Amino acid sequence: MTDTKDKILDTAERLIGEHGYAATSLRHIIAEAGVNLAAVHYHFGSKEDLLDAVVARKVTPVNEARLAQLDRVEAVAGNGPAEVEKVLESFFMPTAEVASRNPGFVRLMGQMHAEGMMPRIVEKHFQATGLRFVAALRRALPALPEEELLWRVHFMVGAMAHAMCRPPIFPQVAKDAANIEPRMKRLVTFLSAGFRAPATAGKEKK
Amino acid sequence: MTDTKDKILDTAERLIGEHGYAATSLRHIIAEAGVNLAAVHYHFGSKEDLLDAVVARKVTPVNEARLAQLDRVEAVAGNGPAEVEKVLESFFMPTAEVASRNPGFVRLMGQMHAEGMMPRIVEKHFQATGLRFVAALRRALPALPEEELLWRVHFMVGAMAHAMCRPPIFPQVAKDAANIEPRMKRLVTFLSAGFRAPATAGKEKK
DNA sequence: GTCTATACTGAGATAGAC
DNA sequence: GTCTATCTCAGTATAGAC
Repeated sequence: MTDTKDKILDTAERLIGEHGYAATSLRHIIAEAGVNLAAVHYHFGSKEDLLDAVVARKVTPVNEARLAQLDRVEAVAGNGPAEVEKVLESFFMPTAEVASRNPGFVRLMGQMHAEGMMPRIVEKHFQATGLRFVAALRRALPALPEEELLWRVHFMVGAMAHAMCRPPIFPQVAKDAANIEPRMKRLVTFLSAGFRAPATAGKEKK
Repeated sequence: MTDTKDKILDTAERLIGEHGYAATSLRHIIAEAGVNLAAVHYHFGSKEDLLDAVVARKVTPVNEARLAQLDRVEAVAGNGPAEVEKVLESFFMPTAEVASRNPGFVRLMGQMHAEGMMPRIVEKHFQATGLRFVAALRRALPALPEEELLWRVHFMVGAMAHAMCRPPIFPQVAKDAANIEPRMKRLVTFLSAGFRAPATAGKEKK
C-alpha cells in the first residue's frame, strides 16, 4: 500500500493536470486521496510546496534525458561547436518522448505555464539544465552578441512554454494536439532559424 | 469628481499592474478606491469581469494602432504581399509606443500573461486583430503550408507574451527591461527569421 | 514521527434594506 | 445605485491522539 505522501503526490498531480493549480483546492485533493488536510501541510508545508514536489518528480528525469542527449551531440561534434538544430533537439525532443509515454506530463507543464507558476518553479528546476544549453548555443553561434543571444533564449522559453500549453490557438491544428513530437519538430525548425538570424541592427534612432 | 465605476477601474488597473491579479483582492481595491465592496459586483459582476474591463480599456487603442499601421504597410505594398518584417513590426511596435507613454501597460500585460489569465482575455480582445495579421502573414508566406503557419503563429504568441513579461530571465539583460522598443525590434528579427524558415520536413518516421 | 480534529483569517459572492 | 450583513470556501496553524 502506498503511503500518505505518495497518495497526495499522485492525486495532486492528476487533479492539477486536469483542472490547473488554482482550481484544485487542497480539499479536493485530500478528498480523492482519502487523507487528512493537515497531512498535506505536515509532508509538504504548503500548497505551493506541494506543487513544487509534483513538478520536481516529473521534470527531473526529463532534464536528465536532455543533458544526456546534449552530451551525445557534443561528443559527436568533437572540438567544434554543435549545430544549433542539434542543441535545440536535445532540449525539446526528450519532452516529446516523455509525453508519448506519459501524457499527463505535458498537461501538467502546460497548466503550470498557463497559470504563471513558472518563474519560481523554472528557477529551481530548469536553471542548471538551462545554463548548459545556453552555453552550447553560445558556442554554436559565436558571431551573435551576448545580449542578443540571451534575449533570443528568453523568446525561446516563451515559445516553448506556450507550445506545450493546452489547446492550440487555432482549432484548425487542434487535432495535432495529442501528438507532441511533430509540434516539437516544428518548434525546433522555427527557433533554429530565429537563432541563426543576423543580430538586430544597432542603436540607431528610430 | 469621477464616479464609482471609474475609481474602481483606475485603482484596479494600478494595483493589478503592481502586484498581479491573484495577489490583488477586491478588498484591497475598494479600500484604496474608497468604495464599497458590493459596488464592484454591482458594476462589473465579478473580479474576473473587472479584470476584463481593465484590460479592454488598455488594449483597445493598441489594437487600433496595430491595424492602422498594418493598413499603411499593405497600402505601400500595393497588390503584392507585405514583407514579413513589416507585418510583424506593425503588430509589435505599437506596443513599444504605448509602453513609452504609459509604462503601466506593459506591466499589466506582463502580469496578465504571467498569471495565465491570457487565454480567455486574448480570445476576447485579440482575436479580431489577430486574424487580420494571420491573413497578412499568409499572403507574405505563400509557400508555407497552412498548418505550419498556424503553429508558427502559436509560437510567436508565446514568445511575445513572454517577452512582455516581467524581469527577463537573465540578470545580464535586466537593465534593458525598461526599454521596450529595442526588445521588440529584437523580437521582430527573431520571429521574422523563424517565419521565413523552410517548412519542417514531412511525416517521416523518426 | 504521523496523522486527526478543529479553529482562524481572508477571499469572492449575494440578498435585501435603504 | 449603494451599503450592510452574511454565506461559502479557500489556505493555513496548532493541539494533541496514536
